[in-house]
Amino acid sequence: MAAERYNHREVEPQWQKFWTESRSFEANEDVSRPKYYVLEMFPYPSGRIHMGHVRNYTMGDVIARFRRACGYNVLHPMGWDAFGMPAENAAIERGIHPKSWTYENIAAMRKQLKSMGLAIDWSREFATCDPSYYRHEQAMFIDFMDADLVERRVSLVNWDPVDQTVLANEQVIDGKGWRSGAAVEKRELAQWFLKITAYGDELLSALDGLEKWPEKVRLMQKNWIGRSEGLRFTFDLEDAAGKKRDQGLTVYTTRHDTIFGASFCAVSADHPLAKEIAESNEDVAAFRKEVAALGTSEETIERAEKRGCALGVFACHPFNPNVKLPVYAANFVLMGYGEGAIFGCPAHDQRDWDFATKYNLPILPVVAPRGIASRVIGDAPYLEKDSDDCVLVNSQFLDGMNVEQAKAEVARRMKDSGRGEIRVNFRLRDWGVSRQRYWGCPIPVVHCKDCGIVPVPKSQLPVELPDDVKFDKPGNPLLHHPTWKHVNCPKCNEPAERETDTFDTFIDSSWYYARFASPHASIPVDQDASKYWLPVDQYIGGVEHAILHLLYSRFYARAMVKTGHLQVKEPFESLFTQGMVIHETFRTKAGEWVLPSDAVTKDGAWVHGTSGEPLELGGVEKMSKSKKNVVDPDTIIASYGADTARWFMLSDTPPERDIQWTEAGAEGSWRFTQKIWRLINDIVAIPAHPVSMDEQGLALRRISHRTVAAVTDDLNNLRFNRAIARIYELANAIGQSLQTANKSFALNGALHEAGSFLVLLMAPMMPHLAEESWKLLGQQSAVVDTRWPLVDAGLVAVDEVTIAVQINGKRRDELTVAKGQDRSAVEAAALGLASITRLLEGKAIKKVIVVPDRIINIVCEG
RNA sequence: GCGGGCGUGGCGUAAUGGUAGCCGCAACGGACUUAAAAUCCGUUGGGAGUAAUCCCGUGCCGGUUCGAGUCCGGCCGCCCGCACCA
Repeated sequence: MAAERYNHREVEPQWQKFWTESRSFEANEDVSRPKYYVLEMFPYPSGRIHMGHVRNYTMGDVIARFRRACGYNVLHPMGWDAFGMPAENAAIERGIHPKSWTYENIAAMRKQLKSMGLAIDWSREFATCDPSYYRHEQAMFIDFMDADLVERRVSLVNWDPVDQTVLANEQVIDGKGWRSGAAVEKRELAQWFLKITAYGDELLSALDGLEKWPEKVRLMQKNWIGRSEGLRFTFDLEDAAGKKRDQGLTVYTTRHDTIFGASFCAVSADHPLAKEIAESNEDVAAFRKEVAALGTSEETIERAEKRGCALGVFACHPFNPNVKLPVYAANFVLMGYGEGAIFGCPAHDQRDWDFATKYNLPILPVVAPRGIASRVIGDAPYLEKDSDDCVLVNSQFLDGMNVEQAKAEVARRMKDSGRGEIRVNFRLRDWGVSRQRYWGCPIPVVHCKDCGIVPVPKSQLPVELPDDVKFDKPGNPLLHHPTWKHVNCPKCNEPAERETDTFDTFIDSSWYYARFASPHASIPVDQDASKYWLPVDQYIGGVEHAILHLLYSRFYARAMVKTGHLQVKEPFESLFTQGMVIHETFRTKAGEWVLPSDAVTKDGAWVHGTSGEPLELGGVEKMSKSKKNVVDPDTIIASYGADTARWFMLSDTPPERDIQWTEAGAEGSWRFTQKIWRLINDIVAIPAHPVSMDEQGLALRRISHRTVAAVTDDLNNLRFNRAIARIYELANAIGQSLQTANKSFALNGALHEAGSFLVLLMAPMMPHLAEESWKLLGQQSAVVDTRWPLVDAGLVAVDEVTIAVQINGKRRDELTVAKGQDRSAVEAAALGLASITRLLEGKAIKKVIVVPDRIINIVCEG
């Protein structure tokens, strides 16, 4: 009886070897079976996996193994999002080549992932920095150019003058480069763009079809795309002397109903008009410089006070020739949105109000609540517009209309006069994909002084990164390389230069899921393979990718469809965003973070284990090196085993929520693995009688079959924590039954059945322990090749129900009746209960609510 | 400012509008043991009572309903996303 302890250190590697040697998880197209493609967001090869990876890949693995057991042909691949800045930083800081740094990290992390026992088809593995991957990215970019999906244009960027590189907005901190600390400048650079805005409407409307995406993510994308319908129109411009200028001023507005309340116009400091005037006007030039110094970070713009600088020109009101609106350059107008120019209506817009107040401009109300004709504007703008209860005032032909009517009338007149038209605008910007970096996919074009921009012929792809690069000076090593960029023009064969920018790494991750369908194909995506495997049935990853990665991927799929590389427009049928792994933090009174393992309790207070210094709780935070609350998966897998780590990650907390790592919880999971091992050993020790029915055996069989039904339902809906609670219940029931084993043949049979169900149900979560237990139960085949247990509907069905008996909504007693018992019989039984008759004594029953098989509520007076 | 989410025992959590707290952690009591570990059994929302039982209880206030943790309205608190978007 006394079984040896389950030894994960021996067992886990053995089964991992078995799965590898049996090629258990290698997927092949098989039209006779339904396919299921489960994918977790692939990792960046930072060097070591962290607990977040463990959680993410465990969830995907449970789905993969569960679906496989249910008969699906499962594709579950893994790869590496391997380009990016950390590799270059390692090169700069430690003199390691980005390539060797990356591939060494991949090797280390692959080993760690394999120790988790994941059901992954490793034969499909690739890294985005493999030339065999990025050559196809380059080929598709050339196809995108041909399909008019690409544009090269000058754009404003954050430029770090010390590192000589472009910085992303999040790398600009308080106007300074995050690495160099140098004041960041705004600079105009020619950049490559993918025309994602051309798909703005479609990316927005198709969100409605993504029914298996979290509502939250769809909303975030919707807001990000930011569609608005407004009016674009042009003012005539005059100089101070009243002389008409050649060029008018085109503005965009969603409040054209308020045109008669306009008291000024404002343009961005980067607007062509501001630039032109700055050439002859020192004040404007100084203002432009000042605004530029602030950088493009949204945050800095927001904090700044609303300020402007008069340009000395005036806009003529389109319906009121006598009204001339002064035009300003203003710091709150963004060049990137609409036309980079607005008209200001201070009475009905907060920003315009602030601006008009500062510069003493007129504030004329033009929208007022219905019935209040002479409304006086107080000390704030009146922002109502969605209600029918307000009307236009002080607005000539618009007076008395509601907002919608006025908008329509203004738009009609503007259109008739050729001055403007209704226009849809997006907050979404085109996707700038140029990066002045080495460790990325080279952009496959050549700049020729005669032919202009010439794509590299596909026969010459890939354009490979040179290995012999130096990181000894700032800027892009590709630019400094002595020979790499010098090539002959593919068109005229004269000396020309390669593009030295590389792609944004979000391009790499925008199509990797499709490459997994045919990772060795000589074209980007094999059509038969992608037709079979795509779309991804279940995609899992962190919510931090809700916008950029997921939106880019949706756009990229459409671009691939347009260029004939793909058939599906939506890559991810179902999306799940899992929560983070968090852990307690500790710090000293001085505020220094302390390892949780160094914190001990002494007399009810936390102190440092060795120094005895008092500590305080720093809160439960996302694991991070700086807060010293990281738990290393290697350590956990070595001491408890992969199965325990996986089990913990799925237990207790719903998968979309943050899960707190605790030592006690991990030990609890570990104890449960040992408990299962004991239970299976105990079951093996009793005779395996065939299942038959007596009262005890039947009771256990009901629990077993109901557990299978419940766990199946939970796993189908990714409710891992509930599935685990049900499995605990089954294990507890088996433990109970074992105490009376050998007294009943039927119970012995039921125990063997329950044991095999227990093993199969836990197998997706704890695959090694499941295989070892399965073998112990005397099974010939492996769990991985065994079908999910079938339930006996008769055992799942309930034939008796216990229903609550309420009086006036308060539970007073309960009643066990046959399922489906008719109302009158239930009512009679309830009214016959001694406790109920006592409570009802002397009271008149008003009515009795009977919900069959659920509840009975007796409503009486008093 | 705009949009979204969440508030349930000591803790993580569970509950198609139908008996609130399944399951786990922690704690306490007991069995086994020379002892410990491990394991097994039991108790554990608050209050009253010897007990049977009864009362209260899902952030706060109100509403809908025979019945509300769940639906609706208004607050309070926490979290997340976007943000001078015209």
